[in-house]
Amino acid sequence: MSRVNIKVLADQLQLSVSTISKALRDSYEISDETKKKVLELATRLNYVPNPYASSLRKKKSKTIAVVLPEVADNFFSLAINGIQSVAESKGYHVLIYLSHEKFANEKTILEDCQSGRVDGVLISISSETNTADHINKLQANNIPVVFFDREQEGIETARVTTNDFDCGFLAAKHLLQKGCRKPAFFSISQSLPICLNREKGFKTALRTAGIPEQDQQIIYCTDNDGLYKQVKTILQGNQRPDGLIASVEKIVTPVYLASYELNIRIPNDLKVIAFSTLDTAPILNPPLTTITQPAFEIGKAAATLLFKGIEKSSFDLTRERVIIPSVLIERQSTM
Amino acid sequence: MSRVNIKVLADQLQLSVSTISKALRDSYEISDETKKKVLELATRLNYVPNPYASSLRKKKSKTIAVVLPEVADNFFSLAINGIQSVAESKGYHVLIYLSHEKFANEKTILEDCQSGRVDGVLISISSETNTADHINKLQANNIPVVFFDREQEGIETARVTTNDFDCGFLAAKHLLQKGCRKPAFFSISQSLPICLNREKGFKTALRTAGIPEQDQQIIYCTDNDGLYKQVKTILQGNQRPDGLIASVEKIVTPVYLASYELNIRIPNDLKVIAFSTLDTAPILNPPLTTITQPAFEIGKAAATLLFKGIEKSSFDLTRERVIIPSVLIERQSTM
DNA sequence: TTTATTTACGAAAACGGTTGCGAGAAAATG
DNA sequence: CATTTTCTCGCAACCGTTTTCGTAAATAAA
Repeated sequence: MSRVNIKVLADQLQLSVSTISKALRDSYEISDETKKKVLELATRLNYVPNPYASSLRKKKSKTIAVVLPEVADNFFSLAINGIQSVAESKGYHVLIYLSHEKFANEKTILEDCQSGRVDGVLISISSETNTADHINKLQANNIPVVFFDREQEGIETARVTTNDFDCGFLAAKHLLQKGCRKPAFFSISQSLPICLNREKGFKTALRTAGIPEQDQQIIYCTDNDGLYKQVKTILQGNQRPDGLIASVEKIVTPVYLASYELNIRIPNDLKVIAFSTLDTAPILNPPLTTITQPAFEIGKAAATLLFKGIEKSSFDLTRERVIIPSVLIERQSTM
Repeated sequence: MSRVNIKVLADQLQLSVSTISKALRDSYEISDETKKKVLELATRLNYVPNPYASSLRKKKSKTIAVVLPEVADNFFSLAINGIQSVAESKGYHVLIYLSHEKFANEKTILEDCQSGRVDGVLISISSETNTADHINKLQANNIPVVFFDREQEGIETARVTTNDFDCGFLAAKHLLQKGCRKPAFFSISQSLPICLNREKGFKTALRTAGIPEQDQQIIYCTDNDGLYKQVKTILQGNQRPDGLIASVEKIVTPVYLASYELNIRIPNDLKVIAFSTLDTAPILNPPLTTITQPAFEIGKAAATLLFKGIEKSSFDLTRERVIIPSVLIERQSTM
């Protein structure tokens, strides 16, 4: 820890600590001459103010927390970039927490966030989470919370998402247009609104198109480790779909691999479309049709909103809803 | 910020703040009876201790900083996971900083780290960085620093890397074995040891094999945005290589796309091998031969080392060198 | 019973800044 | 020259927790 603090500067310059403090903060109470001397010594001694002392007094931490289910997914990497870019410009620091898709972890993390460690929280909830108490408690403690991507219903706060329902609908419609009659939706959660909305869009499109109920498969891939096996089982079953929507990125590789293994030709036997921000999508075999989410922008918008909530408490986050649309990029996996 | 602090508990229980503090920390000075009362009230009032007050007093922040060039790269996502996993188990918090490959940013970030905000720093330096003063200053301030992946020479501290030279050598040898006679090495920096070492391995292999000097191309892709254009220019030039090593992941997509565009067949006309942790490598067109770095393990090892340095100052980091080998996974891009 | 020891707690000083207020000196005003 | 105003600065309290030290009461030992 840095040895040189305000007191050292004060002693060396024969001034009081308060004068130093004010000089450093460029207060009108201090003469230009003294300010110059203080600044000079400060830089010469390499003085760096202790942020925690300041936080304690000002009751502001200049820090936010970002709570994610995991960071392996490309989406969250990009989102972090977006968040970081606005935090940086505002002079805020970013703490990263991982829930590993576990509700218990998420709860512990958010409890800690009530300590004054952070001024606000950006969260994308775990796939296990289906209650809201732990988040409401934060709000009750006056810590602004903004959801991004994965939200939670029944909580009154800002959320930044993409147009999930529309995209689910669009994806399904796309498959239907390409000739699919037995499309399946691969989800990772039965409670995440992000999945449910995409699923609803999917179902709506199929119903509209008159696809019979038994041909509308929804597959829940909840076992992260056994993903490949599960996918393979589905694809070799007698209910094999002729089109497939991957609700999240990580489903893509298992699907492709299983298809190779089973000699299922994409797109001839199986058309694949995925919610994904993979930049390798165009060089996959075959190139993958994606619903590309604006991950960076979602992160950025969420952070921007959070800072509004932090910086003026009069700003009401509860009704804020930002929806940044995704785009469908057609490639050969659905041709 | 949480309204309920130790003083509130003290008042409600008619005890002194010191008693409360000790009770919460399970001090032997406090009777079991009082401890129970304190604990009970604390949980009932949802008391969460202010970490900054504690940091101030104890001169420990229980926080580390992770400084990265960027997080879009899959390698760093995985590394973050590794770091987080050990930080979590140690009860530490993780601040993420991005240098965006700029030296100036990196310097600013490290200056802030001298404030007492963090107890230690994990850093993978920017591609611009070629001096060490800003890092040495940290060390001088008693903040342990551990490099991971991208290190910097001339600094006496721990570093966790993969066997870069060997891998460069291995990659080149692999290309040669597959029949290449004009292999190129695509780098992103002329100063990063990580790139230089891979480059040296590459050169050594070529020299050993008797490849003439003029057929040993080293290409520096320093312009992040113009990457595709640059790659394309190289590939359509009359010096076109017949084999290619991508020193980092992000070079892969431009190379594949440019090859498609120019009707260069991989692997027939151009064999490609990449340093990469992409999990889509096996489903690319064609499947990509990779030198797969143990990103998670590198992050984990680096963090473990850092905590050793933090937790006992007697532990000498300066001589620590951990090298976790990468593995070559052969796929069709070099067949 | 006296003395020594243990037990259980409180007072107060830190940690490193910030900030309201008071005050002396200099400058402006009458 | 007296008075008011402005300019600079210092004092001291404060943020919430930790930790050293002191001490009264209870218990044990002599």
